[in-house]
This record gives sequence, structure tokens and C-alpha cells, in this order.
Amino acid sequence: MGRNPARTRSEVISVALELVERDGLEALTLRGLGAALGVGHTSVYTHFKDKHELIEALVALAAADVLSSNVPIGAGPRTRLRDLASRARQSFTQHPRLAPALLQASGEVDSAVELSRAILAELKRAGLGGRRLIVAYRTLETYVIAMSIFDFGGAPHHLAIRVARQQSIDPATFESVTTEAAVEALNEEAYVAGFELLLDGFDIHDN
Amino acid sequence: MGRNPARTRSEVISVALELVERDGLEALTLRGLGAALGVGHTSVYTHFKDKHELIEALVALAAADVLSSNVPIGAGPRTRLRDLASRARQSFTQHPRLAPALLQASGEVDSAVELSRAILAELKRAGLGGRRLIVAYRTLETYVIAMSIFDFGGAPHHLAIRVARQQSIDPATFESVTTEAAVEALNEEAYVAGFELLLDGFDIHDN
DNA sequence: ACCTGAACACCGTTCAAGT
DNA sequence: ACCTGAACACCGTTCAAGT
Repeated sequence: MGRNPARTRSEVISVALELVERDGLEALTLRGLGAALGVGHTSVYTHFKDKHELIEALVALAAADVLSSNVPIGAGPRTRLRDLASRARQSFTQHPRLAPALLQASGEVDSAVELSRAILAELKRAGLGGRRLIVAYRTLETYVIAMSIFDFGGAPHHLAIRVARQQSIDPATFESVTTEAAVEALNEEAYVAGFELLLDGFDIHDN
Repeated sequence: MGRNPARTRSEVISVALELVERDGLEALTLRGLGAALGVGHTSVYTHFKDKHELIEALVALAAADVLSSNVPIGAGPRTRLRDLASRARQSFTQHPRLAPALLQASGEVDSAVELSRAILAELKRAGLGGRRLIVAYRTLETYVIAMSIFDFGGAPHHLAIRVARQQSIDPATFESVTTEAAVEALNEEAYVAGFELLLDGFDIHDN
């Protein structure tokens, strides 16, 4: 009958993303999405051949603008890498409910590829080459993506609480480790500490 | 009617794990599992109140024996940590198809908690304390789990191929980076390199 | 205690049909 | 091009029933 007004592809994506953010990825349903759009559930097939293709679009959006420009031109390789990495971390963690999908899809996500190319370029600029270049590249890239996805998968918080409980940890330290805000801050601090140590170890400087 | 022979809980788990290893986690179906067991699909509810509970059991098994003893007694903290970490990495990567479930569940997995406690103990033995202890612990633990889960999520292989294709990389290097075996070796090399750099950076020695 | 089959409320996907 | 509703083959889960 075609009585309802038409939805654009990006309308569908953004409503789907809202649903995922509210109820989680596993709760995303074509039927529920149709209802949220005020449309029959089979209308989604106008824009996406598959539920899988829809999720791919969500992942692509979540991982987008890793390299949204304004990276300080003229900066040294170390500064550039740090900036690049934290931008990637940000975009990978903006939508934590998508983490499981990201885990499977990141090989196909354009912005992940962009990140890879940028990392490689900066490492070359820092003077690395040969096998050492390849290893450093792989370590840094995996570090950024894996640490970021994992931090916001929800696991670390429960883990911290359980560990703190079983260790005989003084109350102040316990508090500083198990509060949700504290865990987030600690995740960030641990990420930064590790990243800087890797940059040190691979001899990457701004020179 | 109860005509079929009874299945034990661990029989159910091991057959389910076989199915997951062959067809992936998303293909695990109570009905399919029942068929594989030669049993009505509702029989699974005898041992598990939920599909979720079944998957939790699979994850627990996959992450088990992280600390299956025979860690060289008398060894220094650095050696112990290296050993602990590689054992954890091994057990986390033995069942790559479970990676998505692991990502969500690792906070509840006993062996992950064991790993945490062991890491903390060794770091203390290495002389770390206060905030520095906490940060080092968090960085190392997340590094081991996240890098291991991510390496075997399947993403890196496709990523390597796409990047190598877009860079102007000489054929020999291309081959050394995109062969499946090469990717696996590179993942391992990158993991080890990063881990040693972190140990260096946190001043962890065998003393 | 363990298995069974029917039933229920849900899925994703296809398709002929409408505008 | 986009929406629709019915239909199909699947899900997980519940439950009364068997042994």
C-alpha cells in the first residue's frame, strides 16, 4: 500500500543506533526497528539487503572520523601517533554496545584501514623499517583497537570489583579501584601509560 | 517418554563446544545441540536453566586452567609474569569462536580473576606499590586479555591484507604479512614485543 | 532425575501486491 | 522507489506428560 512516508537510509541507521545504545546489540530487531521508525518491519530491506548489512553500517558509523583531519600538521611522529591513537580510541569507544560487532568487523571497517595506513606512515617517518617496522605497527595498532574495545566491553569493572574483594586491599584503595568513574579513569591511565611505554620501547620520538 | 539414554552435563558442554568450533557461536542452537546429542532439544534444560547459562559454561571451560600449576617455583617476578601471561593467552585463544562471548563474560570468569590475583601478587613481589602498582596491573592484565581475544577474533588478517594492498609494499614483504601463517606468527611476535616493553617500562625484573 | 512433544511468542527473510 | 501484509522456516522457552 505504501502509505507511510519514506525513510532515508541514514534515518534508519540513526534510529537503529539509538535502539542499540539503549537496549544493546542483541536487542536490535528488524521488527522493533520498524516499529521505532513507524513503518512495517520489511521496509528495512529497501536500504539493506540483510540485517548483517545494517549492522555493518552501524559499525562503520561508530568507527568513522578516526582521521577527521585537524591532526596538527608539522608535528613529530610521536605526537601524531599519540593523537591518532587517542582519536581512534575515542571513536571505537563511543558506542560500547557495538563492541561485539566491532570485534568481528574491524577488518572490514574503512576507518580501521585508515588508521593502519596512518600508523605505518608515521612509523616510517620516525625512521623505522624492515621487520621492526612491521612488528611495531602491528603491536601499536592492535594495542589501540583491542585495549579500547575491551575497556568498554563492560568486563573490567566487574573484574576489578571481584579482584579487590578477594585481595586484602585497604578501603581507600578499594574505593579508588571499584567506583565506576574510578575504573574509567584507571582504564584511561593504564591505556596511556602502556601506549607511552610502547612508543619509548620502539624508539619513536618527535625529533 | 524418557526413552533416550541420559547425557551428563559435561557431555552436553563438550558437544556444544564442538559445534561452536565447527560452525561458530552464532550457529549454536538448542535444537541443533539436541540433534547432535541424539536427544530432544528441550532436554538441555535439565542441566542449564538458560542458553545463556550454557554459553557461560563454555566460556568457563575455554578460559580454564590459566593457572594449571607447574609455574616454575622460585622463579623471579618477570619470569613468572611472562609465563602466567602466555598461559592465559593460550587458554583465551584456544577457542577463537568464543571470543565475542568472552568479551562480555570475562568479568565473571573465575580464571580471569585468578589471573588478576596472580598478576597483582607478582607485581608486589617485584617491588611495585601504590598507584603505580594498580596502573601496571591494569595495563598488563588488559593487554594480555584484550590482545589475545582480538588477535583471534579474525579481524587482523583481513586488515593486514587490505593495508598491504593499499600501501605500495614490495611483494616479499606483502607475502610476509598477509599469509595466514605469517599473520599468526606476526601476531605472536607483536604480542611478545609489546609485553616485554611493558615489563621494561614498569621496571619489572627477576632480581 | 531425565526425556518428550506440543504449544507459545518471537525471530529474519521472501514475495506478490500495492502506491 | 518505497511500503505492506501474509507466509515460511526457524528460534528459545514453558509445560504437562511420560519413565
